[in-house]
Amino acid sequence: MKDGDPCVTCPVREKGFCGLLLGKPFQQSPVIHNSNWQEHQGFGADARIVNSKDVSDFVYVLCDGWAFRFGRMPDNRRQIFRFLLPGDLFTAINVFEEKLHSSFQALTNVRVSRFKRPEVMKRIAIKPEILATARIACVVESKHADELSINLGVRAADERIAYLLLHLTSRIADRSVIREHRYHFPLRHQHIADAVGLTTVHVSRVISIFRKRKIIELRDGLLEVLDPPELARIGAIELSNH
Amino acid sequence: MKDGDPCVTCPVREKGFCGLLLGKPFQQSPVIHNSNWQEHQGFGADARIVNSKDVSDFVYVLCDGWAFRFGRMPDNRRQIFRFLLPGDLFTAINVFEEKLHSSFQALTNVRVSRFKRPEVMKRIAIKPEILATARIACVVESKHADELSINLGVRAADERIAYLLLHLTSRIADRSVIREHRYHFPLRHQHIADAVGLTTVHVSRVISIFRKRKIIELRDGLLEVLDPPELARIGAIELSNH
DNA sequence: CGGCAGTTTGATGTTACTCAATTTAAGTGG
DNA sequence: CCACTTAAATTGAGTAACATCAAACTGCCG
Repeated sequence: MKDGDPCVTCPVREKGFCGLLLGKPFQQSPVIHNSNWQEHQGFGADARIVNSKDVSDFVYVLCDGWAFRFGRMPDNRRQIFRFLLPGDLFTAINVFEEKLHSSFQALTNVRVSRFKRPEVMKRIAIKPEILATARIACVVESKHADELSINLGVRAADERIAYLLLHLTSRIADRSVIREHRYHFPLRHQHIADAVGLTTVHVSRVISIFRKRKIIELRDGLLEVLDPPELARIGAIELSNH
Repeated sequence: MKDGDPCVTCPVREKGFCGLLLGKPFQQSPVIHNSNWQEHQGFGADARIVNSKDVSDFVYVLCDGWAFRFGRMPDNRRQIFRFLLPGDLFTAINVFEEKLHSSFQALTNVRVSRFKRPEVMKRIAIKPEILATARIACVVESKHADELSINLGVRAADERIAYLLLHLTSRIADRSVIREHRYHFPLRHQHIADAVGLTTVHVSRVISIFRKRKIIELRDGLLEVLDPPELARIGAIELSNH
């Protein structure tokens, strides 16, 4: 990837934060890299993108590839909070706050775009939909944080993993036109384990049970959901009112 | 508590959301209940205050007593996300969103104040510090959500409980002038269990270990931290950079 | 072919859950 | 003031879920 290449992925999603910020979808007007307020960077798989203690006056968006947000304890235990897909803000909070209190790492090769926050603020003043989008992202993230806490706090291993798969496939499906039950799925068992609070060994066992029960097939970075209703029955988080 | 009584607790904290909204601390000018944009309500211990599916055009603040925010699964499992202390917004998101996606319940007898959101928005337009305060509350809550996920996802029972105690005592200490190691602590073991993802039986065992090791004393709604450094050693969440 | 990273499988250990009984404390009515 | 009730906390015994340790297997790459 060279400077000057158009940013293919993010502006395509016109209604996303990035698309609104840039004003036009890619098809109509290719956006040039590294303007005076927008910078693009590429990272290889597993590269650290942002550290939890970094303070930077940029708003980060993932353009291409997968990444994840996580926290790590001094003894090396890691909790993955959220996986990022193309078009995602690193976190919605990042629009308002210069301190990102968590770390970010590339899962696959990624392209990242970052915008200077003062400039973002100027555009928000001109176009309030950008602010509304950021607020919606805040709400979505806070809702997801609650679901994660429920998943980790009260649920068994198979439910946790099923929930993760449901959550991710639904987010992938949201951004693709075709609706299949086969997904590009670059997570290693280690990522799943760190996202649901289990060991890789146990993740492997649960997945092989799912496989035997013909609920999913997961190999070579490809996830196939064979029995969507059953996966939903195990994993869906439906809050009760009582 | 009758209508017309002044709201004692919340305006005392001038720099909190509620204090800023009302403009003056209690000492200078008692605030009257149930104006045309502010309503006060009392609830008994264990009363449900808001249900997860409610939509209401109010911004809620806890004036007096303890409450908590939680989610419940259809099979009755419950996860407590956060305990609310006097002066707390129910959630920061609530300032912008009319849909509260979680439920709220009184822990002790409480007084709750709610403000009509359109009026809150008007005041925000006049006084931007209110908005800044709400944004800070958003950041604090999202940070706490991450810590909760770490606590539930990667930590052992004693660490989880120690963290909860540290977190709560620090928040209680923040809002009191004197700094002791004895705290009013109205949680039942059931609340602790639902907050840290354990059973009451196991909570009881861990606490009795803490008691034997002279780290804490917890009886009759009173928590005494006998060995703060040891409690912090067990429970503190210190994120690493690697 | 050897080496490596990731996954799978088996055997064993530990943590926390379940079930059940007992204790404690706080009412409540006579 | 004392039986009786009730909710909460504690304790013990047995069990299930998940972790740990270690070995074998797979696919990939040089």
